[in-house]
Amino acid sequence: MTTTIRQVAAAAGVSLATASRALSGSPAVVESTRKRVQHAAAELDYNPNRLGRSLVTGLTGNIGLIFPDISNPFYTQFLAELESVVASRDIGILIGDAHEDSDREASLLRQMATQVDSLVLVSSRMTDFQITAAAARLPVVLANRQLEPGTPVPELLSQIVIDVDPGFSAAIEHLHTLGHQRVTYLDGPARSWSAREKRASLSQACARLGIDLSILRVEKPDFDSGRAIAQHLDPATSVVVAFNDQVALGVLSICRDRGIRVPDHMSVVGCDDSLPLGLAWPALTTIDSSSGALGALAARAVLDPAAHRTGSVPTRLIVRDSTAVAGASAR
Amino acid sequence: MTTTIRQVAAAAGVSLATASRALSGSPAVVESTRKRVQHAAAELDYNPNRLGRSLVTGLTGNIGLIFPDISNPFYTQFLAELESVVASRDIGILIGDAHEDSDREASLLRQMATQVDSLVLVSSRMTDFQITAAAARLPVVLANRQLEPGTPVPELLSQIVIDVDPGFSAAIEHLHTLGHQRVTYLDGPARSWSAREKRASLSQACARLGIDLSILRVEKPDFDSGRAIAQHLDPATSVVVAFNDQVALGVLSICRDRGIRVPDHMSVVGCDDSLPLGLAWPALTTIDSSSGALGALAARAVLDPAAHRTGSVPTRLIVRDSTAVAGASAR
DNA sequence: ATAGATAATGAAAACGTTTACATTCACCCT
DNA sequence: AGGGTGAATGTAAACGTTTTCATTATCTAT
Repeated sequence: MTTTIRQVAAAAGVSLATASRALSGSPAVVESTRKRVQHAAAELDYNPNRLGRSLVTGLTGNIGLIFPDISNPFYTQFLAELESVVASRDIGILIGDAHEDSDREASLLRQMATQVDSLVLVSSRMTDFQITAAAARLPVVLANRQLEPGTPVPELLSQIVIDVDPGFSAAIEHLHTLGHQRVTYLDGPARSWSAREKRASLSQACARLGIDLSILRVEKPDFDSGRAIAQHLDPATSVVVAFNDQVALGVLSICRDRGIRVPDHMSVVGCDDSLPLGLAWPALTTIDSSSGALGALAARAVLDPAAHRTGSVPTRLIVRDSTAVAGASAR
Repeated sequence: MTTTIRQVAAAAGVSLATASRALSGSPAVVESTRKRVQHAAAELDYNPNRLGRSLVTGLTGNIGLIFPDISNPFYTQFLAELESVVASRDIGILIGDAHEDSDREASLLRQMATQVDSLVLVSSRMTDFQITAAAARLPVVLANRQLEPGTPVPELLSQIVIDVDPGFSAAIEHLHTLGHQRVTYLDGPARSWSAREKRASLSQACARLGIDLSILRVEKPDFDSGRAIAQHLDPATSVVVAFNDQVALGVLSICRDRGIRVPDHMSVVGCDDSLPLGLAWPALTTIDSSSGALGALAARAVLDPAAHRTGSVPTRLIVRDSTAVAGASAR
């Protein structure tokens, strides 16, 4: 059925070994026989079986990516950008969706372990212990997550993070300048490292400026959850900062339904700039934390782990039309 | 380093073969030894090497997906939905981005061929010949694409398509009812089967109602291309129907820049309903062709090819605020 | 008691490669 | 001339499994 290198060798009248050498470009084979083998291979439409090769070389030519939720544009952008960096080498990409479940994540990891050369864990929900254990077996790039400070970092582990501080500080300063005194933050998943980072950065900034911060949690940070939580929001709320843009858009959508005018009655700030938000109504003010850039950095860490043990992408505030001065409705 | 079944066998004091049988649940092993082997396996943290297994069984437990462009939300939604259907079985997913290039697509196919059990080609740009050749080697699900009528369909080929007709007819009727006489269509990639389908459906509907149709082509159907082409649009254009939502949003964005009011000066219709378009400004009228449903159908075809040789998802018009009566600006 | 069936296990082949080692052969140098 | 060198190729082992076939042990029926 499918042709093997054995058949190619037979057709070219050489041994298995010579055929292999000829096709893999070993210099130890004379040009005439190489030609002969290549011709036979082309003739028989031979494609090397990657499984057989991997088994003996120990290299698969694949990398694995594990996400908490592929349907989230934040991750698909990450994926797209990583792919385009990696595309030139012909590297296979295995993906897994953990559905926000650390057990499922661990099981995907086990499944992938034997068929990839390295692994990218994006916003992993696993414990530091599980992660370092994985990094003991194969190179791991940890994206949008960091080990607890003080944890010994395995040789084979790279850490790529988003520096949320500049963006979130700027956002709070922006709101402060507009005269707001209270901010409601719609926090992300409990087990998410980046949610903790954002929360920490936010409370620090609020403390600095004397702003009153109250926190609500959204377990799955998507559009529908944003709508759900917005429905129970105190009508007096004047500022909502959301874990990501989907949640912010959910809030916007409820506001529209209820006739709460944004930004006059309520200011809304998103995070990520992951969609064509300039076209939202109103255009959404957001904290840009390019998941694409994160993906590109992760890709480089995969290709050359030694050179990219750590990396960080910056954030910045993008002011659009969903934020305005406090009490604008009174005007 | 990593433990093999051989070590498990040794630890349990049984042969290689018995260990394998015990772990794979063969009934030909007595319960006491099975326990012993399982215990040893757990003790040594044994994970079967999928490569070794695949080589002998001929089954990999993986499926492959090839897209023209993963950064397009249409495809990421397809992917997410397919993943969630397939998730319960533990099936690995290999993805490849052809970047709209049929050569690259063919090379991805070659790369994947030996490490997947079946292949999903989404909006394939390859020739019928290439596709049927692939289907001769392994089961193929063709999504958003159909072989030319008359081409013999290989045993192992399933075809899942979008029935664009109802949606596009409704859109044109809608525009007709609003009094429009001319429509500009921003067509998709030249090699795209679905672009051809949409174009055909559109011209048919226009012919039926006596509407004048002019067609412009966008090679990469994304937001930026939408902006680019909208810049050269005749200012007198009153209706734009776009190949997909991204292009439509690009048009909207240019309209906003230039002060062309939508829908008063110009009506805009998107296609796919792939984003939270209800929040766009103005909310975009679109032809819903759920890529998610397409992905779910493709998933079913992958899991049971015999039962799902063909499939089709319907389309429908969703009227929002980006379409209005002709000459509304005059009012 | 013995033949024959049946149940449990072991030995070895097989999957498709790559690669360490062995072999052949021509050539060069003294 | 003969030993040594090096280049080209071949032989066989190895990667980690599953599975066929052979072997042993146990039980049943005569």
